[in-house]
Amino acid sequence: MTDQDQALARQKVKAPTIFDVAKQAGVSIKTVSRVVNAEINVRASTREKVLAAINELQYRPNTAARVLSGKRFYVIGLIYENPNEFSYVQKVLNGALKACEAGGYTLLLLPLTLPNPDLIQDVRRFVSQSRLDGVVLPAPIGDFTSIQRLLTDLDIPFARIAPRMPLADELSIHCNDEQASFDVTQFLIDQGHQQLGFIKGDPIHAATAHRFEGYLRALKANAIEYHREYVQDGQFSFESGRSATRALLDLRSPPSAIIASNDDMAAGTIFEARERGLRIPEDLSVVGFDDTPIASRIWPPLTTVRQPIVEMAEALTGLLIQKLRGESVDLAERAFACHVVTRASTGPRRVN
Amino acid sequence: MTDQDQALARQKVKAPTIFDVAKQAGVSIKTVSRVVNAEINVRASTREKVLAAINELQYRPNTAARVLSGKRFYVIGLIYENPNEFSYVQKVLNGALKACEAGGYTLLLLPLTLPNPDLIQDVRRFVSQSRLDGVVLPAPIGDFTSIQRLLTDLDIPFARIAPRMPLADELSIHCNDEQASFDVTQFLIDQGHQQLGFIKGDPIHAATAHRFEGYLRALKANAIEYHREYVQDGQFSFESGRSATRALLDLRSPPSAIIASNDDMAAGTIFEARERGLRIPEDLSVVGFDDTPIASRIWPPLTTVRQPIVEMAEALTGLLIQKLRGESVDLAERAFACHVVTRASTGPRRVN
DNA sequence: CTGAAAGCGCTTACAG
DNA sequence: CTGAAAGCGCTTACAG
Repeated sequence: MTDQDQALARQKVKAPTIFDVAKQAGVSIKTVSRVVNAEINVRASTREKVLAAINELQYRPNTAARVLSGKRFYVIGLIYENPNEFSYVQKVLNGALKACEAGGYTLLLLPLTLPNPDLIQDVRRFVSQSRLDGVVLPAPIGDFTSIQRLLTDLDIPFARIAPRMPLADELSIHCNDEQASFDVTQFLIDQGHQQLGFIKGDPIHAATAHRFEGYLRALKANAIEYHREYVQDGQFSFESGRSATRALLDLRSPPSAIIASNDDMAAGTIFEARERGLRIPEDLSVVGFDDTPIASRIWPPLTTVRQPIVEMAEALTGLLIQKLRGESVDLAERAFACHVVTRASTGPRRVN
Repeated sequence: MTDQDQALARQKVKAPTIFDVAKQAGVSIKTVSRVVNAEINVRASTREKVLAAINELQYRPNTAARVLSGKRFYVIGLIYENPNEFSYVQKVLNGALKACEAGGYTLLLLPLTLPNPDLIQDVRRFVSQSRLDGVVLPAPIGDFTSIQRLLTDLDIPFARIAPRMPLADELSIHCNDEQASFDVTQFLIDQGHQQLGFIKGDPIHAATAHRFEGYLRALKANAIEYHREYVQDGQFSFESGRSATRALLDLRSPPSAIIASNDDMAAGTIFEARERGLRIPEDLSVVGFDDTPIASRIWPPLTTVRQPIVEMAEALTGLLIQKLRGESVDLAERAFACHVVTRASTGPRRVN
């Protein structure tokens, strides 16, 4: 064992307490508490003495004691839909975890399977049993008004990722889906495509409407007529992508490019095209959204739109922590930029 | 608000304590404590009175108070590699979460990016700052002897999923990879394949050796000669699957079927085969392992081997909790069964 | 089988 | 700007 190991082994026997720090610094425990909690009424020289003692003793406040005596739990909950395709949640999780670590909070998870008839009861049990200070709600969980109401009633602040209907004074974050969809549609148009199929996502997600709007705007900007039959509903699932593609390819005049509102559906599009012996991109260009792992593993690799989800979740969780600490939070719109990742599933329109 | 909502709102103001329960049941708080902690020295009739009071008041012990006064933290850590392809970890997470919820424990996460020069320091900080009682270590994290040593030094019990070298008296769990690999190889042989390529995984994983052994056993059982050049090294990544496949397909007499040691590498095999214009399964049969989401989304869908990872992680975490409670734990070998999932990426050997 | 007392390590509420 | 006291809700160690 190194010296540090031994020090830690000792620490396991008896970790330094606020009393040890107070003695070392020659102040009362209350003053140490003030420094630890970054309160303002401490003389600079006192603060420095205390910080030096904390550093020397490697003091870390005992969370259990803080929780027991105070009004905070230092716990944030992450409530998410637990889908088969997990990469979105994984990124949210990574971002939230980073922010919690930085802010001295613990992150607790509640995976939910939808539809769930006991949704509210499950959330309520989680929130009260886990004694949460605040909750992060990624889409689409944040769009359930029943959950919003429950948390409001329990007086538990929440922060939402990509909510469909922003609330007043709410902590939320999103990325510019509409612009990204415009960009990717324009990209296809620039390659000569005029017959552009579009597969919508699950309407519960805000992104579904925004991505569709970007598509419409790009058509308009290029004076391409909108054809109702080129637009199919989907639910963001692989299977819904397949069946939507089936409908599009069965048209008398099928599209030469299909924009699927996420990668999973785009994988369904490619799957269905292959079943029909179509070549991609020679016979059909395909794009997705989200740049999930499958996008770069499928053949041909998928042109898609990447969102900085990790950064978004980290920023949002950081804001929530600020709010929980009673610090002022800048509620200005926080929109992150998405961008198109060009791969081999798209190509110039084949001229017959 | 329903009555239950209102009850909860009140509870937020003032949750019942052990004193409330004691008064209601007409016993001391120590007796309530005994019942809550399932200690044995309580008369049955007393226990029932207490349980009735607990139930009536909806009493839940305050974890912070338990932690502060006791020696346990009621926290289990999950330390995992945070890869791009997350489905394995997702399943481990789901299983561990279930077991923790059932056992009244909280699950805390430490995602690790490998290779990590500060590995031990990161783990140490996590373990001591989060005040963990025990740790679950999925492969390959559980195979780092430095981590095992650290946890042993700190006297923190751990439980491992699919360890390479089982330790004496250790809590671990695995599935029968060797048999599954034998089965899937036999399946290909039954379809007429005699030239069987094999792509190994990352040697740090126990599964890598087991899967290779199953392949070898199947060759032997069918009197097929082992060709060294049909076996390529991989690291479980998509890219390593591609380059291994490149090597296999460049052989003068390339295999008619390729067994990749996981789905991600199998996706690389399909990718590379497509780049060369090969048809699957007509020109090349491909199988993977793990039945990750990509297996059913790729075209053609992948024949693969499914492991019950959620159940494995749940069982293992449950055992760890038993151990932490001081209950006796049955250390008998726990091997879960895998099984082959047949899809369209495999077919009869084409007769030239 | 049951209980009275001490104490875990902090924050709160109050005083100065 | 600083501190003394009370108390959060349990478990431990001890007694009977």
